[in-house]
Amino acid sequence: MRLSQSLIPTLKETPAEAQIASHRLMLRAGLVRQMASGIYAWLPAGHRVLSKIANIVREEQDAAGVQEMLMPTIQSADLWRESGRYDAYGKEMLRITDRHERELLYGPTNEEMITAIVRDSVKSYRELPQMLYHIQWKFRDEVRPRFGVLRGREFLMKDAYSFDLDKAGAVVAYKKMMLAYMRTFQRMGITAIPMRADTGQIGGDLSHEFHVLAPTGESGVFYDAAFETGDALASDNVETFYEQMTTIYAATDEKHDVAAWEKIPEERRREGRGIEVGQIFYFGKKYSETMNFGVVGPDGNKIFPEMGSYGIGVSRLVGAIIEASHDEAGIIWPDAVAPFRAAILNLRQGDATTDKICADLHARLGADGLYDDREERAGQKFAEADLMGHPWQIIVGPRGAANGQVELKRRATGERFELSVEDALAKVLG
RNA sequence: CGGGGCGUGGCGCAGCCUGGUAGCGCGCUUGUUUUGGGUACAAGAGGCCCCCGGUUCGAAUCCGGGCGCCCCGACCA
Repeated sequence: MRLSQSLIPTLKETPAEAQIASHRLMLRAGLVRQMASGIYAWLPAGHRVLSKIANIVREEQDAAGVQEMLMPTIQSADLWRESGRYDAYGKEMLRITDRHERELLYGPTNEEMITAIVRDSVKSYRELPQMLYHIQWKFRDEVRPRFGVLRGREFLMKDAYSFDLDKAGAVVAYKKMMLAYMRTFQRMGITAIPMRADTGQIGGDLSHEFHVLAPTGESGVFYDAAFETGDALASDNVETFYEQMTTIYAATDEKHDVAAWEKIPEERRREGRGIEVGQIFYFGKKYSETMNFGVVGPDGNKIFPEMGSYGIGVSRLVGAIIEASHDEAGIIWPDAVAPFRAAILNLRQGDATTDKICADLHARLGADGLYDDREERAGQKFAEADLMGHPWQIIVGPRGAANGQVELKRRATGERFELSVEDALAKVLG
């Protein structure tokens, strides 16, 4: 993409409404614009990040055997009356009336809807288990939206639902999801720690929240340093991995167990702040029973399926990743979620040699490259590239270009290399 | 929902107390400059001063009401 032809409106100064780092940087790097309190438009670069994150989530859900589908954002109030949550949910739910005075709502979550869908089609125990997910916009009318996309009212979420014949099956689904989540976050270049959690609104008795460590996190977290050694991508055994994740102490302040905490050797105790980026629940028959979803069992008796739900805050992750990975100059994108792998900085726009090298790099990098072909001063190009946080910057100036050399800079470390065009490309793409 | 604050060109702000139809920096446009880490020179464009009403000869400024946004607290992916 050519920067001169892109809508990536960077800002030199921070808009007054943005207080925390990720929000400031998302506005300054031209990723989002606020359209109303807690409601954001995703501009081209921000949308690329959002899509990359959603795709990693998608790939890991697919790999775990979860089926993708798509449910609507607007739901019927009647559906929620079946579970009794229409009255229970309170003002967080955005309620809408259509032209026929029918009561609708903008979905804050989808347990009722998925239960109704599966109920309508699944009649026999032979059709279970089922695991389904979608990635869809949700709306929760938060009393106080803040921190940019970290606590928006409208947000993109992956939510998955499992249906099993018995609790043992549901627990298998739960453990599978734990591994899928840890793989997902690891691939995004962040460390998320699963912590024992309250089941809250949704109900149930087994739940973990996944927290990304960041000083600006909303939750206080306590964990054993042994966590830093986990590698979900290298783990192929669900049971072993789950065991490993849940025997090491980790809890949010809500579930903090001081007695257990004090058994951990002092040098391994870690306290900090966390941003919740996902949560998994096992809640049994809560919805299958209230919404009368039963299947015929092998002996002809009715069985109410055991359910679980599993969420990942896709849009929240954009902010969370930035909170966990930035410096004074701007964002430092992990490679897997960066809007562009590399920025190509032409320091002498109009110079035949630099123009040619840049055009060549641009063509070879394709969608992975952002070509800064504007007639700006070099200083501005460098500063904006740092702000936007591309993992690599390929700097093409007339001095090096005369010898076929470019400078390659790694954003995360500040390392610089003088390389040939081919070597630079190999490093960026490799 | 309780407490606090803000709303003035695209962004950041001053002006408001002590009414006289608006100013600064950045950005933007044009020309010059050919530039190696947001820092050159010159000229220029751009404002329903959030909205409605009131006071006044006159309102960005004073008064009333409304809307929007932010921060702290209680609540949540």
